[in-house]
Parts: sequence; C-alpha cells; structure tokens
Amino acid sequence: MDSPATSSRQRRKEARPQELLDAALELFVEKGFAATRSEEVAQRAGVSKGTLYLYYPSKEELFKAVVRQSLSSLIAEGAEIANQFEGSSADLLALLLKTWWERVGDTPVAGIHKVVIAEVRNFPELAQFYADEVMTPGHELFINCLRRGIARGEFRAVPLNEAAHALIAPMIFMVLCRTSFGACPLHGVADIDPMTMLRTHLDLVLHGLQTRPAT
Amino acid sequence: MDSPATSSRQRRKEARPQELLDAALELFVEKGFAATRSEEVAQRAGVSKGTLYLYYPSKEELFKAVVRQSLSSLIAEGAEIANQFEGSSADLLALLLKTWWERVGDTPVAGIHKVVIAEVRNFPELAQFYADEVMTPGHELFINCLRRGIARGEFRAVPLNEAAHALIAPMIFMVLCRTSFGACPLHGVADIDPMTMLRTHLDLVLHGLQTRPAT
Amino acid sequence: MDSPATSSRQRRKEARPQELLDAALELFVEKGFAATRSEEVAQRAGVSKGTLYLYYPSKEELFKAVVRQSLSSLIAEGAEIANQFEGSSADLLALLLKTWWERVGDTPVAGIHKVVIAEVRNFPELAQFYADEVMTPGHELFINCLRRGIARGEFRAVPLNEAAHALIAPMIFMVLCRTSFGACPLHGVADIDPMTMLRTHLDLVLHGLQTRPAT
Amino acid sequence: MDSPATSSRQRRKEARPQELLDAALELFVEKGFAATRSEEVAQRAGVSKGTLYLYYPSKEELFKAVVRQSLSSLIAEGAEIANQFEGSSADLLALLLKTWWERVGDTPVAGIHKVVIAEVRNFPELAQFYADEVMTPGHELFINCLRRGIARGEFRAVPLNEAAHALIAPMIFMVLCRTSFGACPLHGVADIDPMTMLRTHLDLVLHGLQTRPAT
DNA sequence: CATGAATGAGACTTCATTCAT
DNA sequence: TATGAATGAAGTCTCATTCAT
Repeated sequence: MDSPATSSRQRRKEARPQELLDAALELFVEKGFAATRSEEVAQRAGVSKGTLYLYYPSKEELFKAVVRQSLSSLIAEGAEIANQFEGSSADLLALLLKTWWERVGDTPVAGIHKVVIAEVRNFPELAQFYADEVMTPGHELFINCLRRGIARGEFRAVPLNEAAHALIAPMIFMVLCRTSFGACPLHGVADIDPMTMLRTHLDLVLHGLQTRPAT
Repeated sequence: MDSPATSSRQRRKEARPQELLDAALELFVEKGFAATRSEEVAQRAGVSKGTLYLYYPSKEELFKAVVRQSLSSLIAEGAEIANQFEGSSADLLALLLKTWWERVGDTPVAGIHKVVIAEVRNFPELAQFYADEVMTPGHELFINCLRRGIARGEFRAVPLNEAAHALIAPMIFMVLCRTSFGACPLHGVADIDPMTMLRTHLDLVLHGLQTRPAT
Repeated sequence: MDSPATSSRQRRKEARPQELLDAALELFVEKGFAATRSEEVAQRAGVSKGTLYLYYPSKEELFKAVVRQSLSSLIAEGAEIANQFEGSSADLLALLLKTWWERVGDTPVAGIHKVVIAEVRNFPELAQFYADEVMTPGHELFINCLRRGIARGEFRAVPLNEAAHALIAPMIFMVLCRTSFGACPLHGVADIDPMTMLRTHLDLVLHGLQTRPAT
Repeated sequence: MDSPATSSRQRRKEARPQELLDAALELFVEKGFAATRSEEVAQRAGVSKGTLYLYYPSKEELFKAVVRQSLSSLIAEGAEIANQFEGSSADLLALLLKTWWERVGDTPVAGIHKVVIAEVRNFPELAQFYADEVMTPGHELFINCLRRGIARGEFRAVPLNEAAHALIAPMIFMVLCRTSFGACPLHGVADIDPMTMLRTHLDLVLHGLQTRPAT
C-alpha cells in the first residue's frame, strides 16, 4: 500500500539522509573533516547546501552521524559466526578474517578507519564510542577465537590481547594504506595484493600459533 | 673566535627552524594539517605569528618541511645493521623491530605516521616522497632479511612483499592507535603494552616463519 | 511570464555586479588599488565582505573587471560620428572633443584615466588591453580627422601621431587634474573651467592647424 | 681639511639621505606608495631596513620627503630665464618648453608627476604644497609669457589660464604616458617621439597664437 | 521542503616598525 | 651607527551557517 504509491520525489526524500551520509563518508575519507566543505558534500549528494542543513544541524553532527553509521556497520555479526562454528580454530580464524575482508575491508566503509585514526583527537567523544562499539567487540571476537584454540589444544598459549592485535593489524593497516596511497599511483612501491596478503598473513600466524608436535 | 661571540639572539635564530618544526609536528599529529592554526604553531614554539613566516613561507611549506624532516629521520640506518649482522635471521628480525621501536616507534616522530596516513591524499607530492624515502627502503630491509633467512634455510619460503608487510604492520598499527587513542583515556579498552606486543608479535611470526623439523 | 516573477532577491543579484563595479571604481579612483580595502568596496556597495567574493574571485580580478568595463565604455562610438560627418574638419574636431567631454570627461568613468596611469606598471596585462581598446582606437579617430582635414586642404600637414596626441592631451590632463586635485579645495590655484578650456584649446589648435591664406 | 679627510664611510653616511630618496622615488614611481615596501627601498639604496628608519621616521615621512624634494627640483629657474629674455615671445615659449623638457621631462624626477597624480588624494597636505610650489609658479611662467606676447602684439588675446594649461598639458601628459606605459613594450601603439612631439606642439600652438597678418 | 544569496567570524599572510645586538 | 630578527596590526579570502523566497 505504501511502496507502490511512493513517488520518486518521496523516495528521494527518504533516501536523502543516506545519500548525504554516503557522500560525506567519501569526502571525509578523501580529505579529512576540516578540509571537506559542506557545500561539496551537498553537491556530491545532488542537493543544495541548504538542504544538507535540513537533515544535519551542523557539519560536526554530520560527521558524527557518518562515523556512527559507518562504525555500526563494522560491528560484525562475527560473534554469531564464531558461536555457531564447529570446525577447527584455524579455520574459524581464517573465516573471521575472510569475512571481515569481504564485509568491511573491501567496502567503502573501510575508509572510516582512516577517518577515525585521523580525527579522534579532535572528537574525543568518538573515542569511547569507537572503543565500545568496534574495538572491544572486534577484539573479543579474536580473543575468544584464540581462547577456543588454546583450550582445544590447537593453539599455543600466547598473550591474548597482544596476539589479537597482531591478528587484525596487518589487515587494517593494509586497508589504511589502500585508502591513503591507493588513490594515487606510486612509482616503485611494491603493490600488495589483498588476497595474497590475507593468505600469507593467515599462513604466518597459523603456523605461528600451531602447537608443535613433540620432537 | 666565532662561537664565543654568538649572541643569544644568534643562538635563537639558528634554533628556530627546529623549534618550529617540533612544535608543528606536535600540532599536526594532534589535530591534523587543516585544523592546526599557524598562530598556534608559533605560540607553541614561543614566537609570534610573523616569525613563523620568516622561516617558512606558508603553512603548507611548513607542513612539507615537517613531513620531510620526520620521514628522513625514519630512514633507519637499518640497512647498515642488516649488512653487518652475523647471527641468525630470527635474531636479525628481532633486532630490526626492536631498533625500529626504540628509534622511531617510541619517539615523537612516530606521530608522523598518523599525519601521513591522514594527509597524503591532500598532498600527492608527499606520496611519492614517502614511498621513495620510507616505504621502499623499509620494505627492502625486511624483504632482505626474509631472503637471507630463506637462503640460509632458517625461514620457510613465503611471498616476500606480503610477509614483509605483515612483519611491520602490527608495530605501525600499534603506533597509530597510541597516537590517536593513547591521548584520551578509554574505559574498558584492553591496553596494549608495547614491549609485550613486540615480544608476542615476534614470537608469532618467528614461529610462523620457522622451517619445521621433519617429523 | 518571467519578469513579473523576479523577486527582490533576484533583482538584487542581477544588479550586484554593476553595483560592486561602481563602488570599486569610485574607491580605486579615490585611493588607488593597493590602498582600497575590499571590505570598503563591499560596504559602499551595501553588501558584506563575503558577498563581494561571490561575484569576483579576488580583489585583483575585481580591479581588472573595473578597468575592463570602464575602458570599454570609453571606446567611443566616435568612429561612427566621424564616418558620417559631412561638415568641415574643424567642426568635426570640435564635435569629437565635445562628445568625448560629455560622454567620458564629465562622467564618473573619467576617473579610470588616473587609475590606469597609476596602476599599469603593476598590471602589465592591462597595458596592452588599454592600448588596444582605448589608445589605438582613440588615436585613430583623431588621426583620421587630421588626415581628412589635410586631404581636404583645410589643415596644414603636421606629424599625425604627435598632433593627435597634442589634440587630446589637454583634455585628458584636465580630467586627471580634476580627478586628483579637484577633490580637495586648493587656495590660490587658478581654477580651470572645463568649457572654457575646451573652447580655448579648440581655438588654439584650430588656428594652429588652419592653412594660411597666401600672404 | 674636511673633504680630503672624509673617509668613504663618512661620505656614504652623508650621501645616505639622498641615496634613500633616489631609491624611494624610483620605487614610488614604479609601484605607487602603498605597493612599495620599505624594505625594498632600503635594499635598492644598499642599506638595511633599520637604517632607513634612522633617516626617516616612517614610510609616510619618507614619501613626503621624496615628493618635497622632487617637486622642489621642478621649480624651474624658469622665471629667471623669462625675465632676462629679450627675443620674441614665440622664441621664449619655445625656450621654456625645451628647458622644461631637458631639466624635468627627460629626467628621473619626471616620474614625480605620476606619483602626485596617483597619491594626492591620500596625502591632502601634498595638494597645497604642490599647488604652491609647482603649479602656481609654473602656471605664472606661462601666463607671463602669454601676457608678454599679447602685450607686444605677437600673440592673439586668449584666456590666459586655459591657454597656459593647454601649453604645458601635452608635455606633461606625454611624460605621464612614458612613465606609465613606456616601461612595458606595447604592440601596435604609435610611439610618440619626444622631440617630434615638442616641435609639433610648438608649431601648433605658435601658429595658433600668432596674430594674423591683415589679409 | 528546497534553494542559493548573503553573512561574518576566523584563518592565512604581509609588512611597517621596533629594538637587542 | 647599522643590522635584521621579531612583532602584531591589518588586510585578503574562505566557508559554515542562516534565511527570504
């Protein structure tokens, strides 16, 4: 009753906030918060400067909305995956990283990592938000995976916090590099291939975590 | 005959560029390029707005000078270390990471990584500079170390580019997190201890690289 | 259908460029380019600083626009007058000078002469523009008039370039003096009356040009 | 006792004010008052910025000194010439204009005319000074010459003020053009040759002033 | 709701002037 | 005297935000 009746105008109106957020994310990723002009955001979303302010009361609120939404979409449904998983912990780890890559790393929202790194100090309220919504849950995911592996005798005992960090760091750092440098063609920089990277990283850490057969 | 004659005025003049660069680095790390006001840089260096412009013709030039100098100091004398090293490749890798941590990671210049990540897209000329001066040499260092290990039968054969990336990523990412989040106290975020991190990361990748004794 | 719909806002927008040019001309004539503050121009045009920059991207571009427009309006339709004229060459010369006085000399744009004299060396591109658009056409006008008179036996043969210069110089110089000194009341300076000046100058040069009856 | 003993340092010191005035005149003529930086004046005079302020308390005072001195040197000893002259009034007029050209028009101080035209409105005190010291005396000179010619029956009766203006205008205007445009090479502008100009102008006005032989 | 002209606070930069050496 | 490093008032220009239409 509703959807067939919505005019294109109607549809656009409802889509506006998301279109604005998308445009804003792109620009904040490209140029950072301060260097992005609000008129540019409006333009890229196909509306006028004034319209932006009908949806977000200020550039700062727009920014926070962008970050909030982007981060929300990072909060992986990973926990679910992990809980239901029945295979080896090595396979679970591989699945988690692969899923992250597909759902986050290889996606426009991946850019939010650069934005957060670049801007948290100017938006301290984001820090706790990011910690609560992204870092802690993500961290837990990997820590739980490590715990599971250790408990099942698949992995060696390692410091959980630090190992969890080491598991995700190469992936996020690769994404940061792609976001920042990928844009411009560099001469002579060894190009990192994401899939090779993912495989190599997994290969390394899985070997690294493996319990040794007694020699 | 000359040095005792150097007046305090003289001494200040010679020190100015470095004082300004130091102040600027701090602020660019804290707030980013666009959000840093040039007067603030001057103030933190203890001079007036105008004085800044006696030494750097524009905020942009100041920024580039900051990046150039910071990056230059990253160009580790690591190559030398590597060439003269005679121990095992695992020890060499450990030494390289530890040295990087002491000379870069645990130092004010570490902040430049955040700055570069945040600003390269606005300063494309920096991208190539960073690639040539930092990424490529650093990358080479780790690749050579890996090659050495593989050639000597200490390490398994792994894709060099990607493995090298995986070796440095956790360290740099940790530095990025410290630079961005370390400033504000977060509730509930598992604190990563750098030394534990370094040890754990090394432990992981060295086990991961190790050739297996035939079972 | 359109014009009755134009709002007052609309009307203002269309008038703005001209209002700004008028205000700017006044001020550039009064104070010169460098001593005129752009905010002052805006104020005199009844808008704010920012508005000026909606119409002209910089003070320098505003200046060039002022000069271009002012000069354009100098490009007398004089050629037309001259072509259609059928009377004596003396009368033609008188008509040209009188027309120039009415259309230029006694008009706000007359001030542009001072501005050009004062600023060309800082805006070399204006020099050629002024030469092409004003000097050359104006010069041609008078040269053609002289040629006509000489050809018809009304005028003595005289060096055309120099005579043309001598014909217009007293008028322009008078305008320059009025623009520069006329503003402030001077004690003891013999006031020059424009109409008397015009008549006297004409009287002098026409007698000077006249062919003599053989004595 | 004094002159042979004066060291080169001494001599320079005494010459300083004049060197500064010369440099300043050049620059004020080139760029105008506001666009001339005081450091540039100092540089061109071969001294440091601080030294300039030992001789002139401000840029404005320097400017006034430049104008005062330049104008003083314009105050022709012409009156003397005129008083002692015994030839025809036409010859006197020719002598006056030729002398003016040699002593002023073809000299660096000629540039002061542009400066005065450009800046009087910003320095009203200069206006009266210029009127008293230059315009009035110069005007008198020509008026007296005209009066003499008329009284001796050599010249027709003409309005003295306006005729005097017409006598000097082409010369000053030519100087203004040379000062402003002469600097940059223009394509297609008829070059005025000063000597031809002087001759043509004289030829015109002398014929124009001449009393007619009764036909 | 949507627009975009207008505003004005604020940032960058210049340069006349001062003053320690 | 002479210098030139330092200052900070002032000018140019940008851009987030408002509001009449």
